[in-house]
Amino acid sequence: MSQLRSVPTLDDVARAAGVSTATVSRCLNSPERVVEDTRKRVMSAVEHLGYTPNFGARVMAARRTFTIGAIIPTMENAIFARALQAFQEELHARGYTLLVASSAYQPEIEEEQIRSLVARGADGLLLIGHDRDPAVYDYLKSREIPVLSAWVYLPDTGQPAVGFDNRRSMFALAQQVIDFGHRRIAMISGITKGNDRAAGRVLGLRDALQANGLDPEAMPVIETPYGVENGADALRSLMQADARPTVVMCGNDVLAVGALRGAQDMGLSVPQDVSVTGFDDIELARIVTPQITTVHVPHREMGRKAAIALVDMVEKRSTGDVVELKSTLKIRGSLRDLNG
Amino acid sequence: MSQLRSVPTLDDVARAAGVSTATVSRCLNSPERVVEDTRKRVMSAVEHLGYTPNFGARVMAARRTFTIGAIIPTMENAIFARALQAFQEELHARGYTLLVASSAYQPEIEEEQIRSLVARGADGLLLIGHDRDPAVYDYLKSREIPVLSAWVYLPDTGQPAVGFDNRRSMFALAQQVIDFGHRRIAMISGITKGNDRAAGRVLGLRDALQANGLDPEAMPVIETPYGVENGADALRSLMQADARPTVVMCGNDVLAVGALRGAQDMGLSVPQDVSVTGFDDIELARIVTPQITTVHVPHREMGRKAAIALVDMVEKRSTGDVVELKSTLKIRGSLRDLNG
DNA sequence: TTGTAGGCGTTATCAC
DNA sequence: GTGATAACGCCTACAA
Repeated sequence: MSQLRSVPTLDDVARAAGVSTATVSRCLNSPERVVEDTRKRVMSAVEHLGYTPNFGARVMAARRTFTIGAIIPTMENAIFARALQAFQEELHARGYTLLVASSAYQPEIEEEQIRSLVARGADGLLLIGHDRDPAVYDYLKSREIPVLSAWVYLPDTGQPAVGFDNRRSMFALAQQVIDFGHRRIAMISGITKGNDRAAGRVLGLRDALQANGLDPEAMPVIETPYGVENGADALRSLMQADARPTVVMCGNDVLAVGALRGAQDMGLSVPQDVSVTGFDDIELARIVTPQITTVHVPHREMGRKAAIALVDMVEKRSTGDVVELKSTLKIRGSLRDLNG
Repeated sequence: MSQLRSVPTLDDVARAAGVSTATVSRCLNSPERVVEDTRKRVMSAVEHLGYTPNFGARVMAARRTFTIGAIIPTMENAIFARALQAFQEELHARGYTLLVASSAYQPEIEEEQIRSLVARGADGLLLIGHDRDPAVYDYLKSREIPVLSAWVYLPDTGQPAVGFDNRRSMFALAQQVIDFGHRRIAMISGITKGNDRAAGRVLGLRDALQANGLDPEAMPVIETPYGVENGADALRSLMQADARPTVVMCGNDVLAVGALRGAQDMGLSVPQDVSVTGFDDIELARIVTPQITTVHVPHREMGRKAAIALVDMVEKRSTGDVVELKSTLKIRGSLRDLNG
């Protein structure tokens, strides 16, 4: 009776097929090592009993979980959601399952999540950016757990990564802004502490100012957590300065949408009174009016390539490369050409 | 040598603390059953060796994984991301880890994901809606895996759920629209097959027409996958009809934003030429101009309560209740009051 | 090609 | 309060 209700094991299948457990195991894991005839018999027993390998036992015996952990700052930003979706799809195609956690942009939470995923036997880890306590990397190395960073391309670090150059991308956008005749430039950045993507974008903008004979130190920068409201608030305070900027460049599209809204709330029109730029090219950027000039980042491709690279590392086909993806400028209505 | 590099086990801790493995295990799992003195000794050995329990072994011995699986249609819609975030936070607080998968709104993919999560030993499952092959529920019941549905409140099904009444919510919004004097009403719905939330919203609108002496059958309805572009396309085709609707009610905010954009692309102004309504109340709804009239759904609360309810089921403190959350109307600029 | 048997690291049930 | 010890279900040399 109770036998009927309980979940079948390898033993049950073996008995039903009249073979040993080893043969059943082989049928499932390396079918080519079993002759067709017995394999058929075994498989039909598997089918009939509805057998599924016990996860814990498999993990323990094989010493791997076929699980990949990913820790992202937040699920609430579409860019991470989109990349993660592609990451998951690609993992799935390769027989891995995704374990996600979010850190809310807080290093301590991220460390806790890392330990938690490792404790759960993650075979590899995807993290965002490089900027974290080196002890974390030591810990992961001692556990021999491959780590891959996404969202960054900083080859000097030597850490495996699939990403783009935040600094150079922002430089390119800023150069375009300057070419359009803007000189009074302000920035609304995300919090840069512990966030090398945000920091890189600020540096890229400063680089561009410097390269064009403008004073990087003179540029007003407001750092604020990503969020529409925060962008609106920041814009308001920037526009209350004596010398109003002609353009406000934002660390991401969410801030930019907020800035746009903030401007409109003040009765300013974009881009006549002030231009606004973003970063990421989320759907939102094309939905608002005017559409936002931004840097397009290939999020899905990044997710997909990260999955491929990380699985290669886990399966020891690679020790971790540094892959660069290209970002592209999207010049849209929110940026005014002052020459035109 | 190799001993140094390898991950410490219970045995190592036991030896270091001069106790048995059973005592170490107890210290970790039910510390109150161990006297303070030895507990201290054990804990410091744990600390010192950097011991973490082996997940597979623990799962196998305890016969549970402390893992909850969730299958959502897509991570790319902010509503699921937000609810999932809250769900995860609450699970984490209760010592559970979240395993997520997405189905892309396709029943076959969902079934595959369900089996995959079960195979990985999920202690419980969160699904969206009730509408799926009964065989799925039989399967889960035979495995004794608790399932909770979110996003729906349909007490007649008897299935455990934490959600809201999609039909009644849409009815309320439609009543308001009718009270505002609208009579020529059209709808842009998500695909209703296999999606009881979308289907419920269509029914709610039809109910309202009926209740107000209008003909539900006469209402134009376009079904299309959720997406901004699809919303825009659908609006265009609705507005090409002989008798243009005065209001287009959409199955969610993403479609509504698309409809808004579609109208604007046609040179129509909202709400002067046509009103638009949405559903969900995502951030987007307040960012576009005009802001979208919609139904606010407490996504975070739903995620949190679902976590609490599901853990209670897993830990056998409950057999699964049906919890209703309240939605509220948000009347904003995209809906014109024709009486005014 | 197939079977035997040891081991994986915990938890939990007994005695002590 | 603590210590042996038997599962837990699978994988994988090694043997046949």
